[in-house]
Amino acid sequence: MSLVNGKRQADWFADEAGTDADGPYAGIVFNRPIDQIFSYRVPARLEEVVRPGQRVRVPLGRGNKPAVGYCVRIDAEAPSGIDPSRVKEVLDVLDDPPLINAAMLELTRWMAGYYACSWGQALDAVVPAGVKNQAGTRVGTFLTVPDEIRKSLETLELPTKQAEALAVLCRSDEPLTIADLCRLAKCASGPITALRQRGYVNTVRRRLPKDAFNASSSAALGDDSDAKPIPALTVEQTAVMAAMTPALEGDEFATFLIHGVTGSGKTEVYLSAIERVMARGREAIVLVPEISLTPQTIRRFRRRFGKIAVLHSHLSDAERHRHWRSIAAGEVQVIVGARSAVFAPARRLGLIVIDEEHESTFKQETTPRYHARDVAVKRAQLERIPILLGSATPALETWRNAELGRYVRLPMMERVGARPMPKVELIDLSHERLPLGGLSEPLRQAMIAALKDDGQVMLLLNRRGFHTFVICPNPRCNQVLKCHACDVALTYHKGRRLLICHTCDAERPRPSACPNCQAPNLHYGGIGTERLEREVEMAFPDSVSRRMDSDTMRTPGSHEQVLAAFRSGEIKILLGTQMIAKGLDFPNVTLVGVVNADTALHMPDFRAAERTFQLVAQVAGRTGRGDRPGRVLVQTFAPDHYAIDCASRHDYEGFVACELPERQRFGMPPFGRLVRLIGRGPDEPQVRTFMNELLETLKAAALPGVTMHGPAPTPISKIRNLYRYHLRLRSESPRPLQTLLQAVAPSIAPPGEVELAIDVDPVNLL
DNA sequence: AGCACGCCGACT
DNA sequence: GTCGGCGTGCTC
Repeated sequence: MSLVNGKRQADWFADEAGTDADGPYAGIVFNRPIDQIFSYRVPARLEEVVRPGQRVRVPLGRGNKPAVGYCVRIDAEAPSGIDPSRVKEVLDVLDDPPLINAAMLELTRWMAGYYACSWGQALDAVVPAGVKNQAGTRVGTFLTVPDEIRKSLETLELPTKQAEALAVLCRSDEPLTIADLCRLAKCASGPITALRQRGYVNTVRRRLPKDAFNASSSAALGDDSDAKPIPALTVEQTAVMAAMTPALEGDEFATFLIHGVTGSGKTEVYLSAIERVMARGREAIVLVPEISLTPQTIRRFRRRFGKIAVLHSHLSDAERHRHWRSIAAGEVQVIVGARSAVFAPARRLGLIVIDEEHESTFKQETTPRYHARDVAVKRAQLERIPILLGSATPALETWRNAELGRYVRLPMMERVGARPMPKVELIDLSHERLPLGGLSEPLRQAMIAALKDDGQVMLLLNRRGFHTFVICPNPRCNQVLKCHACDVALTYHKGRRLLICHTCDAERPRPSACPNCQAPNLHYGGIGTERLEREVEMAFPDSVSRRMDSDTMRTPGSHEQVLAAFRSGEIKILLGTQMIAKGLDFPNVTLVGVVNADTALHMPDFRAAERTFQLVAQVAGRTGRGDRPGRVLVQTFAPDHYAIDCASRHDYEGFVACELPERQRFGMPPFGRLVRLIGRGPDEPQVRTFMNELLETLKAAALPGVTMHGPAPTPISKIRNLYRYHLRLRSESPRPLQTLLQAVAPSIAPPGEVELAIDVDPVNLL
């Protein structure tokens, strides 16, 4: 609805009757680290307009500088404890209708408390930038005909051109722009100006999508639903659906963990569940890791549901805005997207699905550092709807929640078509010679065999570049070349003849001698995908191979092109980083090789074993999806490590049985909660001093059950010339940590250029 | 986070 | 004598 003079047209006569005794008050929060709700008087002209969930402009501070805030509530009377003489008035309403509904207001308030930020900051993170700046829309002047003129149209005596223009405008069901009317009435703007001056036409200012200004609007949300037969559910899928039915059909909160091995048909279960809630006129949100948001995935949803909204990071502001509005208007029933799609403004949400629930990309690494899975569970709880978490290798937090009965675990242990899980063979690198670099003799032989059999091969190596480090050969120096701005070893990229920092992307030419001691003949070591590619090309000159990592996939669409070429069989050997391992299934892949399974194992992170297990287990599921059996070869220096051993036997529960006691012994998640306080700044002593003071503040507020570690430099102690220290808080349950943070929050102002970040439930400890 | 107020060093 | 350094405290 449009606003006229800040009022709804329907309420045009309301103010004469209004009693303006005290007037309503609006509770406003700001996108600033101020954890308070400010009260502003709502002036009479805005009384019928201001509603919770809108952005408003209000004067703030001594200079009454206009600031944008979010209205979170309307009070009939002045809230107690504020001086009425100091209350200011709301200036302006920015959104009509409101951007945020009641459920999302509640959700963001919870986020603020849980993730230790202000309500305003949480709200600001939920609304996309394109929506805030109304990208893709513009304000235009539109012409309408007043009713009395319309009625007396015949009796008016007007010059021909004006009469013609007026008639055209009367026949249009929509208000027209001046330009449109000129075109339709085949006249210049003169007659129209005359009509306006005579008061025969009115002008209204409206904000509309840009494409509405030139008549033809394109179908925004793709709709290529070519019906494909819906496969009948397997016995196991049927059983899982049956278990979820009461929740899907009643309005109740329930969290289901669909623990299904790769190839067990989890997606089909998601689709069936979505159909159930759609049939009741409800909407569903599907969250997938950004990397899985491929055309292939999207097509699958689109074929089944027709009109869906896809939210991914490459949308323009205008596209995102359009999708958001379309969702809020109830025009789309299925929303598929990455992390931030958890905030999609669905009106009657009926279901949330999170695929690959364990993926760390669901954690946002900027304030507010929320975990989309945990926010989604909270949202489901607030909206009283079911939520489905799907994974072959659930996060241990999720597993534990299932064990404790908070989530319902629904196992799916059979692969569709009764295909066996591929056999995984471990190659102990401590007993192997690696003549060329990355490929052991058994892996090379297996590749020869697979290719000879007309199968395809995937090789996974989680490191970009040619050499992963450069070191000075002089034993007295022996320094690894590091980035100038970061505490990180530089990687040599042979193709570009550059040393590159993978943390800040800084590049520099390779030096001819050690920058520290001038020794010549620097030693290059470690294997990255670039070097593996070279090795494969040399060993298999007759088979087309392709490298896929973020270096080769720079142009948009290249990802899809390579995958299409691999699918068609044109490419025989696909090698690359994580990005080849995610959610893709290629029936003709008969061999998967993990070049180095240990890359994550020795990280200084309590989740190192879990990450290693997940990586190997996921990759192992990528083969044997067609009719032919698959083989998986995993190269490792630690074949006896339980993470690798269990992954090779597809034994999730075995891994859990080894890992959980370790976690319990150290009180790590899922047996305790962590909060990480990260201080960073350009001056190391200043950061260190601040963090030490912060520790004292925390100790002074001491809470039973909260233990503190540090402060200590973070494992990567410097990034982009900012020194980093962290302090870790641990507790059995989240509550004491929340209380502690809230208690000390007012008294921790970092000095000068130091910044403090609070990471609740950290996933990344670097 | 901004932004104003406030109390101490090197300049016309 | 002043311009300005950024420490401290507030924002309905």
